[in-house]
Amino acid sequence: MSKQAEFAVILKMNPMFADLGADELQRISSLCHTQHLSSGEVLFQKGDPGNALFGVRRGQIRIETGATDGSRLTLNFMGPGDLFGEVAVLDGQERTADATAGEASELFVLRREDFLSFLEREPKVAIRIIQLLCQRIRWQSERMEESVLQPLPVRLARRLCALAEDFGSEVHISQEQLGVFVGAARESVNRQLQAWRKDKILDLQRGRILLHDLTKLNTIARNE
Amino acid sequence: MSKQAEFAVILKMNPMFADLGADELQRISSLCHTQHLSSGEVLFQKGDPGNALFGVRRGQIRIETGATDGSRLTLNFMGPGDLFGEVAVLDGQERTADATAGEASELFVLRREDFLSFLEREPKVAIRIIQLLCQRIRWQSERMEESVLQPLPVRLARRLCALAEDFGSEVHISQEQLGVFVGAARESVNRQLQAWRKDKILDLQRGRILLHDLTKLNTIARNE
DNA sequence: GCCATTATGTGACTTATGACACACTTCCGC
DNA sequence: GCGGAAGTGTGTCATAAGTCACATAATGGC
Repeated sequence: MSKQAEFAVILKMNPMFADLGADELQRISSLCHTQHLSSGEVLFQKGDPGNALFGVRRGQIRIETGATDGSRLTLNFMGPGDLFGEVAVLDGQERTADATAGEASELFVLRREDFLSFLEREPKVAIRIIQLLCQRIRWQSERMEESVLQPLPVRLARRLCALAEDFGSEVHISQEQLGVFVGAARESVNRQLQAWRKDKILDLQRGRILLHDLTKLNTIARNE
Repeated sequence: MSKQAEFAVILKMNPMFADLGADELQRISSLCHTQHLSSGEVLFQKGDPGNALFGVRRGQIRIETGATDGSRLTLNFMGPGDLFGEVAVLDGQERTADATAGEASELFVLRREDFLSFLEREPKVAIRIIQLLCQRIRWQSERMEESVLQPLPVRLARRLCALAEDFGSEVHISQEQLGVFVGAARESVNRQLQAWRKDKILDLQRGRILLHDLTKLNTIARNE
């Protein structure tokens, strides 16, 4: 499979591009480049202009942010097949976090200027993108309003299910970071996780959570 | 002032269109129509296709949703100069609430089909719109994450300040509805409002809140 | 291995807010 | 004006979750 075709597949897997036709995807993919990073190399930093979208071909990219006290907080890991910077490539705003290679990595790069001039030549795709962004706005506001007022167990279950989509049943995250994600104190997170451990829904290890019963977790997340 | 110019001013006041140039605004405005509604007339209902954007020229439109128990809940009042349906005009999704005229009204109407074909002819404006949508996505996610985990007084103060922008210092809303807005129990809303009344920040009447000290309310809203 | 560091587990206490109950007031239709 | 409905004010209680304090356990550098 050619690089372009590989990139098209990655785009297709992202909700933002999922509804585009094969033809449109192919033309977008033809704009892409690749970039190699060695382990520890910085891809971009907070405040840099958002001048590209990236897809991970191999390796791992850590998305992290410097806390005020100097410690670093990992927000996300991007592995092969993951896409990030979809919004930045469109609006060119500053990056809101840092990205560094956790290991030697190869990335697909879609540059903002290339993508925008493509959209200018293809207004129908631009309108498609507009509709996708609108969906996202609607989806976001629904989710937020609905999700935020939920009790902690629900928020926690939702976050774990989301993480499971990226990592499978072994989620690699500290309870502290999980707390930041769901907007709760570490201790509260711990207590809830303990309760679930007693129910055999999951197991806990230092820096790791093993999800045994995603079905049950999903039920809690739905809060029916 | 011509109708078109009037509509351009309304668009300009909306963050979604605020950054567009006078030239672009004028061309968009030339697509608009007007529509008259008598008091109580229905503009659209939940589930209708979102086929237009509306600007209020005169009168009042009530945005409301039917609760499960049959009672109606007013989500918002749109007065002269207000714009609604900005997202619907772009993505055409179903309306998520009902809109009825609270009094005899005249509206500016920008039809979806007209706007889309305009964007197709003017890809630069389409890209502009894409960027504005991206801003909105960023803004939304920042706001939400940040706002929702705030304590009730902060959420309440924020909502009151926002309402003050629409209504001035006399906000016409029941404490029950205010509770729905900020995701809190009516009683909790009442107790907080009582406290502020004692501090002379506001005064309470049946179905009405008189804001005396917006400065103080803003300080609370900022939660510094 | 040893120590410093970081992550986790848990108890005790406090606080914000929701839930329920009920009194009182204002409004509106007849 | 009467009566019911809707809105408001307040007390009491239960509970979820934050904070503080400290113990314990794993990890990594030397």
